[in-house]
Amino acid sequence: MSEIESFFKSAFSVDNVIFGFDGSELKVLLIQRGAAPFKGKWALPGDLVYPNENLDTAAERVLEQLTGLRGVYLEQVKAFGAVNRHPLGRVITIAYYSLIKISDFAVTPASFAQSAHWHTVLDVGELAFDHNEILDTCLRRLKLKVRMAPVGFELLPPKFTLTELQQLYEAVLVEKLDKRNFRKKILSMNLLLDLNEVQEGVAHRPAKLYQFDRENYEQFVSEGFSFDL
Amino acid sequence: MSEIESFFKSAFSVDNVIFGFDGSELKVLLIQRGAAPFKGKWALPGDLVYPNENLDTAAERVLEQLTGLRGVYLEQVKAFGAVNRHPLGRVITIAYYSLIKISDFAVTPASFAQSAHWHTVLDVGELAFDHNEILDTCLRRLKLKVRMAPVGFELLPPKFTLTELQQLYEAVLVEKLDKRNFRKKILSMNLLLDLNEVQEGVAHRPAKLYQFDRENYEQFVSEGFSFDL
DNA sequence: AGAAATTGGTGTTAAAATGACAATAAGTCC
DNA sequence: GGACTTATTGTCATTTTAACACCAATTTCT
Repeated sequence: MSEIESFFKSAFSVDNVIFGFDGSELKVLLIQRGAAPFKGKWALPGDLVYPNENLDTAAERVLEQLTGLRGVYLEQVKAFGAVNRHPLGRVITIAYYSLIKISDFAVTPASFAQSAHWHTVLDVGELAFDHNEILDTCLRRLKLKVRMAPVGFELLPPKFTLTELQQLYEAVLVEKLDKRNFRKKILSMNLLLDLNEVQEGVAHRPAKLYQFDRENYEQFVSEGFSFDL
Repeated sequence: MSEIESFFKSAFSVDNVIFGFDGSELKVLLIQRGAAPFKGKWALPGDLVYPNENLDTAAERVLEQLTGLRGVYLEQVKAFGAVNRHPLGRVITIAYYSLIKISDFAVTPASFAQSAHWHTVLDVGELAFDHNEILDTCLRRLKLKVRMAPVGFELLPPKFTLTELQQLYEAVLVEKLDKRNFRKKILSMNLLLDLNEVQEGVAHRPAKLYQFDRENYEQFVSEGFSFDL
């Protein structure tokens, strides 16, 4: 390939690691590739960035086209640009991850979405391109982030129980947490609004429902508070 | 600009935030642009990425061409790709920061290096392109990193005193630290090798010299230790 | 030679955070 | 009503943090 040809074949894309939580496991939304290269392989949803499109916008677009969702948590992680990461030319990709409430997701009519499925993050098998590496990097980043900022709530429904919250943290951190200590710590932050409601339809003592108090959080942050779990 | 033209004009670059420490202030190495756009303005050293060049390699190249240094600490931070960040076309840039020992730096004969100078990070003025934003992002990242990993030593000479180390942390974190507590904590990690040497040529009681014990650090990490300051 | 000036080096303690640990409460199901 | 399942709650020992002040070693000045 001449240098000129290489240049013509260079492009940039975004890839989006879409995380979800099903109540017990951390999941990632993958699509099955319908075309070469890597036809039939599972891959992260992504697309080339349009010439007049910002990177964040492209990542939001990919997310919305696949899930129909807007305004969800989205964070850029890193660029991946190994020379041969894409078999058809020089493509560097900017990796993002987003956190969505798994119940909000419904397959859209978009053609490529037919093959979208949730996979357990710890068991995704071999993905297309360098997507295993991208996923690992995003996972590590999420583990850090979830301790430093209250982003875990993005993965839960608006109303949740303390046990659900703890299970989420355990799934993300891959680590068992002490129930009493966890509850003590999270409640002491005053970021949870007690809804004075309880679970319904469970075959045991129903748990109280809470809501993340974003207003309080922003207020506390402006007063110097920093989330730390 | 037609879509095709835009595509032809798209490219990617790396920009490198090169940090140094002069004993009291955190510095960044900037170059004065000799050509349009932003001629005469201070900017981060950077370059387009060659078609067959990895991103990390490009960042290392930029660093070496400017400073002559190889094998120094280098970390990718983020991609910046706002549509209009570059006045001549679509250029997304991958930001890196590197940590060098300021005494190792000597201006190389390379033409563009003539205008390279160290600037205090807190007082760089208005830079070319979106380089102020890039610098800010790298600074924030460095602040995080320096607490989570022993990268601060990369900015110090091989032999240093505890006071120098503390001043480095104070400069990076923009925060005064307690002398006794700092020394207690850092020494308790067993990462400093006491060289049994003292400073020379100072007009007061000379301080003991230490060295970062990388071997010990790697050993500890493999045993589950994680640096935390 | 002694005093002044400068920076180096050190320990205690009270308060806060962490981590380990188990019994009772509130529901459902049979 | 009894078995079952999950929810909820507090104590205590240990560790970590944060606040705080004086003597030591060296050079410089007179």
